[in-house]
Amino acid sequence: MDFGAYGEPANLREGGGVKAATIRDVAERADVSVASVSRVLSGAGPVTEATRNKVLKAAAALQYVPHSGARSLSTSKTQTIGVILPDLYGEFFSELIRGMDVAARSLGYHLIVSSSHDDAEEASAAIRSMRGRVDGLIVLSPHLDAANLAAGLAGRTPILLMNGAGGENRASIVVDNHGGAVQAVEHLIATGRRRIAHISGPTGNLEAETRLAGYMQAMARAGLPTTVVEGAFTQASGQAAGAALAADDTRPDAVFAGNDNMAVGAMLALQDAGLRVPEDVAIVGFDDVPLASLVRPALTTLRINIAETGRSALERLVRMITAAGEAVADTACEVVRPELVVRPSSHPVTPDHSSPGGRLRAIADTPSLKGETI
Amino acid sequence: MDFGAYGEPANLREGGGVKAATIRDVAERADVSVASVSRVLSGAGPVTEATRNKVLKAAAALQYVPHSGARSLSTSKTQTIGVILPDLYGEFFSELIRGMDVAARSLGYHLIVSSSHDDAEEASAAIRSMRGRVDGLIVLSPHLDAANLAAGLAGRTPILLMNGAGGENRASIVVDNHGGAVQAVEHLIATGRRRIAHISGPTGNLEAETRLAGYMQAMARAGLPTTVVEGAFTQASGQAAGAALAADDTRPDAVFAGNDNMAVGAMLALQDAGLRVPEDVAIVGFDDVPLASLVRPALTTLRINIAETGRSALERLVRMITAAGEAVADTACEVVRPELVVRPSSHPVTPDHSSPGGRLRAIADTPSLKGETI
DNA sequence: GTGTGTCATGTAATCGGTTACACGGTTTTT
DNA sequence: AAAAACCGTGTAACCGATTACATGACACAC
Repeated sequence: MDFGAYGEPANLREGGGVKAATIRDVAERADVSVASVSRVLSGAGPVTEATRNKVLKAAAALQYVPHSGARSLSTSKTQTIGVILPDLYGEFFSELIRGMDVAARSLGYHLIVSSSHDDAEEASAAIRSMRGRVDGLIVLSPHLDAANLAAGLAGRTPILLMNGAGGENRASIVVDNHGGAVQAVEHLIATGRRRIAHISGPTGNLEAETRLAGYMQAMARAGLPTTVVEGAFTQASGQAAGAALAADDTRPDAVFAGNDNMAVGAMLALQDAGLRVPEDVAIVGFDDVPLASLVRPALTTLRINIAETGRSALERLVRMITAAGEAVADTACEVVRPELVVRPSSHPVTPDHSSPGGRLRAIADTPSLKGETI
Repeated sequence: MDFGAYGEPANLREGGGVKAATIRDVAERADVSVASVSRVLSGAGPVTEATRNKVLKAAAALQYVPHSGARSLSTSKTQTIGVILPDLYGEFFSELIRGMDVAARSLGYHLIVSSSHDDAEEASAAIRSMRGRVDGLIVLSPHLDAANLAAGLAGRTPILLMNGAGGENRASIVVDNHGGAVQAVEHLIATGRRRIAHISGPTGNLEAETRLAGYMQAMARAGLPTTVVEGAFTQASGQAAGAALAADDTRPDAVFAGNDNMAVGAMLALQDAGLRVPEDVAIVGFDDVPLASLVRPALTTLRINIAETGRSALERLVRMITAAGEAVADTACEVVRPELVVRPSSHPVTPDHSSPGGRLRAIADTPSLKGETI
């Protein structure tokens, strides 16, 4: 009664015009029901050893691979996380995704990335198109409205906000940008710098504005005058800003850039203008992307363990997904505090900066400098 | 007869325990059939203006968003491309993904990435888990067997191989690694270098081995002795290799690294050992990642327009997907030829390399610097 | 007035899985 | 020996969309 054998060669001919085997094909060939096949292959439910063997043999013969889309539909679990990014350019995001990917793999999830959503319009379209495709979303939006919009759009889908305003009773992870900026400025002041300029990120970007605010506050507290040049978080914009600062008649003796990309750009421009880093001008960045320690002089920066942050964000979202429907929803706002990493780009210099001995000594006993600044 | 109004508040209460609206909910509320709703929302099929309005109004009221998973199942199109990578570390892959993402967005596709598949075992599991989730696959595998395995596993799914051996009657894109390596060596020889060492990628990696072969052949042709240190394509391994080379009694006067990451690592190690680049030792990398032009001296390298390659790979795969079932399948092996970009790290030096003449001429467009830096 | 064509709409099958429930056959309990 | 519990298996109803086909309304021609 089983003529399956006659059909075999066609199905085995890989790459032919034949459709892939379905669970029903396997059931038919193994002479059991689809339920049994499902039970064997998904490992759930009771089956006898004999049935299991028949199914396994049939599945192997047909090179059967379950259709994840169909499975998702009936289980309403996709085992996929959507990541909405403003842009994919630069090391920050690639590091972040790397961290998420590692966590996703170990938890059995896939990652679907969607980037270049500068405005709220595009971002909301991206989120909409994720419905039915993902179990949860991680949204990085530097614009406040976009972030809230995202949360509203998500509906029942667990969503984790990053880089936005946070708070607002939404599960979120934010970097202490203000505190980081204050640390940067205070470090520069402590090493004897006074004319400290800031290269900010683009206006409208929450992170950029918070870092700028931190700079302004720390400078005001120290009674120092401020200089701000607006950049766009890109290396090129940092380079332009650096060139502008170098040409300024009241040239700064330190530059705090809104991120490492711009810091590196500025450093190149300043060096190309004949200035020495850190002797003539100190530079501090933000993020600690891998590049920061590769440029010369290596860049002082505020370290965010980017990959680690991505990993922990993903793990948290997966917890939110599995705990969906529990008593209390996760609405905490986790704060990541950046850590100042001092590298040569901001090493203090003695008045006699041409003497190598002096430089080295200055590096050694920074405490003595502190006294000066009080 | 329509009591839907009584149910409204519950459904509108976002974030509640209510399930998201389905097409049937919309149909019921608009008092039309699901077919009409589908026709209106997908834009296909004839509908009267009156019906369209009713449907649109109901959909808006219920905040209805179509379930892409369900749609995929019935149309057997996921509008998603899977990208299988060996690793997500380093700028090469992030640039590649960025290029793919741009193309995917403009073609209405999503990208699902899966990385860290070092061995064939893991890679095949990843490919299997993609079935029913993607319309096509781009597989980057540096191991020959893994690449072929991948192609076999894909079955009916269109698949594009990259970084593998290519050929083999599989649609693929390969870099002319051999030719690139030859160019690198010939460039170094042309600028007067003779003791040219190579820092190779890991054994077993096809690209690494092809670049090594190119180096060996070019050196043999020039009658020069070879020195090879094995690295792992990482910056750290390049640094270690560079340190080893610096300590060598027959110190090389040029280093050709298997990729930019290692070249930068080696450069740092050589500089830390007190050697000047390019005066004492020239360095050439491979790939032209963004970092290459940011280090000082900027790195000579073989440019692969990475993002552009990613973009074109994705576009080609989408063509394969839409043309599936056509007369002739795409089995071409496209070759990307890297282009030598000469930067200061390999600038030629005059015999009297302590004289600044040679160096300064290289930095043509910073005249004001001349006096100071001598 | 009947026939034909057009066109918007509805019904129901389908995509490929999972799983609640029913069923029949053992084994265990009383 | 009858009742209860248990267990493997199959049937069929889902999940949420798309879409082939049937239907019925209407216009127009004869």
